[in-house]
Amino acid sequence: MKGIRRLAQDLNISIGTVSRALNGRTDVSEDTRRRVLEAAAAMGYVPNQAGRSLRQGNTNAIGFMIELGADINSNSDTFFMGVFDGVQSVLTRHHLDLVALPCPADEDPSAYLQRMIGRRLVDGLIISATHRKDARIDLLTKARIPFIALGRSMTPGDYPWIDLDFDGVARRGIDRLVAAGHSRIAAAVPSNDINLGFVFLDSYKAALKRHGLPLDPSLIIRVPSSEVGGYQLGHDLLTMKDRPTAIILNYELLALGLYRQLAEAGLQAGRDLAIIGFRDNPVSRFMSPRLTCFRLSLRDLGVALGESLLASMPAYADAYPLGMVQRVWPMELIPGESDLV
Amino acid sequence: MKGIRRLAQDLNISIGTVSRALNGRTDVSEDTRRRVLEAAAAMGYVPNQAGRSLRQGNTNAIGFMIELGADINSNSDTFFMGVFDGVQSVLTRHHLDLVALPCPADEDPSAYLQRMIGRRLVDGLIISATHRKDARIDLLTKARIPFIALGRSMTPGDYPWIDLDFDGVARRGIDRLVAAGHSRIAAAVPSNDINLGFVFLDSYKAALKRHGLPLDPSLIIRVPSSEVGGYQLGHDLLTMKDRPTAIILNYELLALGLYRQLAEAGLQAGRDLAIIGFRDNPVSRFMSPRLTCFRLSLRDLGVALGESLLASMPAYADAYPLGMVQRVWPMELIPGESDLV
DNA sequence: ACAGGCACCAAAAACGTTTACGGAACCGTC
DNA sequence: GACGGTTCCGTAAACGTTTTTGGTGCCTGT
Repeated sequence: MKGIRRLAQDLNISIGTVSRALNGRTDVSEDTRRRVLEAAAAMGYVPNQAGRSLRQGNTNAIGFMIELGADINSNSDTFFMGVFDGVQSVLTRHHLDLVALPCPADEDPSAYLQRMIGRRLVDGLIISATHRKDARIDLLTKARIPFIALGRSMTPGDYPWIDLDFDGVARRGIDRLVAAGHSRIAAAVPSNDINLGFVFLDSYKAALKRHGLPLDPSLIIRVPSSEVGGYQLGHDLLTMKDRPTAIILNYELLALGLYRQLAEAGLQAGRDLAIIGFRDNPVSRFMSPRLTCFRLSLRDLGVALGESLLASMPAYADAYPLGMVQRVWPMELIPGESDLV
Repeated sequence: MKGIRRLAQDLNISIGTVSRALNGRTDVSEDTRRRVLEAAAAMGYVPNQAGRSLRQGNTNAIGFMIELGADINSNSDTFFMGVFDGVQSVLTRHHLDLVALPCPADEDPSAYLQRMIGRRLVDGLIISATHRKDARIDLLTKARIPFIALGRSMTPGDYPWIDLDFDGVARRGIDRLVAAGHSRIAAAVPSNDINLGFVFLDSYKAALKRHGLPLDPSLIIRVPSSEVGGYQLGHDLLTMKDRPTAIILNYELLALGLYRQLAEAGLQAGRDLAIIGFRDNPVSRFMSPRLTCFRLSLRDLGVALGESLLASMPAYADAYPLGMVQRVWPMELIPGESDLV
């Protein structure tokens, strides 16, 4: 005899009553509820999730899909740890658990997601590293699984998303560099079709136009989102015949490789090349010269993701009357020394 | 009508037969099996995990618990992503899925684990950031949940673990520094009771004794495992009256803060202070001067964790006849420029 | 023609919960 | 004292699978 049956037997009570007592129903006397709770705690009883799920048709868990294959992910898990924490803090208020679903590097993300959806092991999903055309979005809407995307996408249809302010990063970065007198400003964009690259690039182009600067395609440099990509970027920059005087990056670890490449050529950020990096993190905070970059609170972002997801789930929507969240997440510029001329 | 029932109805066949066909049982004709598989693929049928779990008593999922509260985790760039990938590659061979379970920073890890165990949402577990006395180990053995610890512990009892070679790191680090002529060698150890700190410290002491060097307690510096801890460490070092000439670190991001602190004092690693760092990673690889540190393959470590865990699960043990794995994971020294005198 | 074996499949039980339903006991009211 | 209402609890069905059991039809060998 196991589980709730055991508990009921010990207390000489029916399993239905035990269940009601544990789930906070009203039609159970305070006395028996107390006895049930005590006995449950004593024997360390936790309801079997499979039984619950089967009956209730939900799982009380939210999934956070991360793609191990995407270089932008596999290179920085300081990012997700912070976000997880924020999401968790929201979910636990509703007795929901967070499970991270790491999609294997060698598996197609959509296929992986479909498996997870089919298995029904989560009630809702957060997806990240959204691509310009992302099949996962169709999948989720068709399956009617509540979800929110970290990163918007060009995939048609209305769905909730929160995206870092890549537009603002590019715009304010260019403004700042132009104000400092730069006119040949390069941009590093990711070499894959992750959507943030397009947003960033569009904003870069618009900013140049606004300042009356010509658009030189050779200044748009595509590199993998990794520290090695930054190193390669440095090489590309140094071997150009008409070298730019400034560059803005859109991934946090690019600066690392770029600094190194410059150092090897006897050059230095902020003196020989103005650099505006991307996300403030432990690394950029301790680089010399200090990287000018943008800050956001990972935990707050996680909280927003959690709340926005719950807002789209009927069972929790009344606690979060946010509607369909489509929100650009602001980032604050942290001046460093890397963009001084 | 949903799920397997729907499928059976469409095919004019009993649900039992459908189930057997899908699960590769022999007592079903090749013809019907083909029809079932086709129909299943056509309607995108995936068995409901709750139903399966309830019936079979397992979940076909393995959990990987990470503590968001532990600084060593929330800071650890790239570590888990790499390990996840390795674990996944093993698990998918057996149609198992990996779910990462992030324990909220403000929740007790044991309580969190107990909830997860009770819910029975995974068949086996990998725990990390093992503490010197870790209640989770008792919990898991009592509940008879197969598990493996990333990091050994002083908790009594026999259980599988894989631990990075902190002993070897300290030993070889000291040997190298002594060979280079150093005699006042400091060690940075974590300020919490995570077990690796004790292993590291013991090995440090033993190595000093072996070389006939005195043990100066003031050279054992306890700092949080973070880049900020490294900065603080640098401060502690610089304000000592009898400053050591070398130091070995046992967390990868410590070097970052330490470099910064040195730079601010006009000092440099490898010239004014010999530094041997810990784990080779994108950051240390691109620091200037290049950090002398130790390399391991995260993916291989993940593979080993996955295989060793399966070896302890009756259903999979025959594929991995490893017995109870208790293994020190070797790390290879990568010479850099930070420990030149 | 018949026993026995084989290949295939239908039926039903079981897993651990939640919850709709109904019933027993008690209370107060006319 | 009958009756409606309330409070509490037991009973049983239901969720979607897997697996056991048993049965049907066919083949084979005598």
